[in-house]
Amino acid sequence: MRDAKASSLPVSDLKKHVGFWLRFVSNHVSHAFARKLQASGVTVAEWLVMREMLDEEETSPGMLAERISMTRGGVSKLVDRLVGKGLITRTGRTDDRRFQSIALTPKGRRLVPQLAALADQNDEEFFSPLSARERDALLASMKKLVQAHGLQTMPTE
Amino acid sequence: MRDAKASSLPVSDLKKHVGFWLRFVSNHVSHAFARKLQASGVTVAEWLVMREMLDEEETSPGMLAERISMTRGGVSKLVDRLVGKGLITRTGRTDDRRFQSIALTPKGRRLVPQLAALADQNDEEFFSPLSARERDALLASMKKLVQAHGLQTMPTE
DNA sequence: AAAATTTAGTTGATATGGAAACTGTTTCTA
DNA sequence: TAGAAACAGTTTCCATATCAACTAAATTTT
Repeated sequence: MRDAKASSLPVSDLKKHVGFWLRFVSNHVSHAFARKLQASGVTVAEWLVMREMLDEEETSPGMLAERISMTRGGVSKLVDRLVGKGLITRTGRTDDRRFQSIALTPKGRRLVPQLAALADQNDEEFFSPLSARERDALLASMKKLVQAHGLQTMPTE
Repeated sequence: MRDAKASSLPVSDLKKHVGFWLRFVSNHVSHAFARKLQASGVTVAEWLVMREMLDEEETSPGMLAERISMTRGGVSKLVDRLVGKGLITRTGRTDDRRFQSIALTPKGRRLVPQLAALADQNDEEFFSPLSARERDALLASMKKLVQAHGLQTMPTE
């Protein structure tokens, strides 16, 4: 009466799930990166916005939301924070007054490459145990899944 | 003056990062699972606890925290919620009164296999675009990373 | 052109989880 | 054995994100 596993139902092991391992590893990568970012006072979500903006020079909150897969409400607050930190500017647009124009400040623009270096370093550090071949296979699998499920990453490419 | 990319610094593309794709895919898997769980009124974190307890029959919050990689504070609240939903019980232990004994209620125990089926289905659905070979490689890579970085998953195995 | 709809963004309520301070219990140690 | 240290769990504060209701502006209908 003391032993577990009384249930005779076949409940498969969590660790059989690919998703389980994926999330586990992914969380660790993100945390490691968050730690690296900490000194800069920028969060991972904030970094994503800044990185996105480096390519665009000028965007809207709505675009950003789509790009980084967040809700508009979330981005609204994210933008607040970044403006508060003096890393981006938010100005109304005159042609369509519903829109806002978001742009990196010089300070923000200067910061991006530094954070990018941290991102590179983090990725390199974390995945270095894998051979180039393994990394390629991993990337290929991820992209295959994205494509197969029609998950939209970013418009670019 | 209007064109972007004024910065001549080599800021590598986000999409070059393995971690980027991993997180992107992983988030989608989790969201898909969360959606499937929704009808049951159980969250992903709650499911993890319940799944963990099926094997153990009786645990403590502290153990759970370690197993599912959450802080003790977080688990404390998680346990509150599960107790509130009538899925687990929390009783003081007499031998060492610092500890608590957590166990599934009959209702909880009945629910686990159903949620396990959803979990299986979710994993299968999501990763079915990959061949068995690709899935194996993916799993192997994840485990290799876990091992290489000494990330501790669960004591089991 | 007036009314209805759509769209961009904000805001407030809600949920979740980490960090750190705190309570109570047990164990160590001097 | 009294005091200190360690330990399990809770609680408070904080940060973050979603959702849904809301405002304002533009576009579409009729």
